[in-house]
Amino acid sequence: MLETAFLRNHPEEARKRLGKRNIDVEGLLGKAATLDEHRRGTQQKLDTELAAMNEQARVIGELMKTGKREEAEAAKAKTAELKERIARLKEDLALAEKALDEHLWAIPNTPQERVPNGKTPEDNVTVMQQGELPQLPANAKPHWELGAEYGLFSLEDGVKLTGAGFPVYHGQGAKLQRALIAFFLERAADAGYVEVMPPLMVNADSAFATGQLPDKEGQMYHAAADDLYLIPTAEVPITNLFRDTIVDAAQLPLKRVGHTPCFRREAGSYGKDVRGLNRVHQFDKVEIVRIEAPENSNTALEDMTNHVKGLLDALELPYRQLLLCGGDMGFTSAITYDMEVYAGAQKRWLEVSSISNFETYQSNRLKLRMRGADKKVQLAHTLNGSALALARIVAALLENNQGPEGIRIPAALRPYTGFSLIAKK
RNA sequence: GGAGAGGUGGCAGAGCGGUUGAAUGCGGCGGUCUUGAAAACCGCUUUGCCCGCAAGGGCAACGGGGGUUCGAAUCCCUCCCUCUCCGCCA
Repeated sequence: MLETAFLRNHPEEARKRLGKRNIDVEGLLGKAATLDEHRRGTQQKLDTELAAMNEQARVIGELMKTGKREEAEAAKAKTAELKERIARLKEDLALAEKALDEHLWAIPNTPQERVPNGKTPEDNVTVMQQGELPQLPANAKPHWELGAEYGLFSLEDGVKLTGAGFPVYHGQGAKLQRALIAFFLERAADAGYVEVMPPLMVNADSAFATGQLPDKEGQMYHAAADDLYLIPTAEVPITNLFRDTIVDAAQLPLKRVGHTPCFRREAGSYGKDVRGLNRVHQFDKVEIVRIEAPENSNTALEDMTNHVKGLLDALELPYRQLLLCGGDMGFTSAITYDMEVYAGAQKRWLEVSSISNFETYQSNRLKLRMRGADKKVQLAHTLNGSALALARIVAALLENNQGPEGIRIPAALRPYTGFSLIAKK
């Protein structure tokens, strides 16, 4: 969430930056200012009363010690009224804090200056595009047909086991998954990311700190008996590793990578966007996370983006980089690049990575701070990006590399798959 | 799942109703000494919020929450977690 100090001290900047989003900026900021003022006022009153009470207790303590029982009892009698006022103010403060926090949670992160204005995906800016779009014959098959034909994965099997949107991978299809994961992890390790294998379920505190709660509650699977959430991305457990910590600035950046399955309810989505592996409830993803000093976070964002481009180059997939507009950006992000690959048979772009700088929006909830050379403590910046999301990569690989003899595996992946072709049966 | 023990500052470890945000040791930072280093000695060493230009001041926090009391790290309730033993088990 946004920092009250920032809203208080830089209202113009907050207004300007939030203006890129499709929201009622004036209403949200006005209310935030009112609630903040009320909270501070209430705390001031409470603190004053508490100071008076502490003084009384000190005096009574002295009297008791020196054996002046009578005077002590008299002093005690006078504290009743104070006590009552304090109790009332405490309630007021709790309510004021709750109201302010809940309101703050409802305000999204402030987009950076360079984020384009806009409301829909049409307003996103294509930063660059790389690779030739494949010229496939007219009878080229979409990946779901290829998956069935070559026995690589089955959505039907998943329906039997679980429900719609839970693919089961078979044979070379399963091995291709494993190869991609290993390849991505290896490349991340080479780039200095330390591998993490986290739990796939997190508690509410974790889900809250990275911003999945309260606003995306319905998007996560929830194990009610234990009140745990299946992670929608490794971002959640990995970033939460640093919750409630103060890191030494000299140790930054902290670079982590993790592979996990990701679980998403995707409530309300249907239609042709969800055919095959385009949108499923469980998919594998390798995620990179960085904790950075504020002055370095934007450089880190570019570095992460270049890392992802390197992966896509190696996979020989045509891709493009989008700079998301204010209206299409995630709630918690200050700037986001989406990477999309072209799936030749579907003739459409599929999002395979989303790379974001959250600045202090997450770290404020995480209480993730850094101590600089000057000993001062301040919030660190968090970033993360997919590197990469599997199911859609597989979709594009299958479609683009289909040929008369089968499906060709890009050279970079062959050491991991152990085969260079998924041959026709 | 059952029984017992316990959760205090970066770590170890006191405190068990009255200037205790917290003894002591280690670690860390600064200084004296030294050609340099070590040792020794001296000082400093949590975080959040609020008021203030600042200096400074106030409030809160001893696993979380609630209660008793003029006053709680210290007493009571409750939840969570850790450890030991038993049971179960990939």
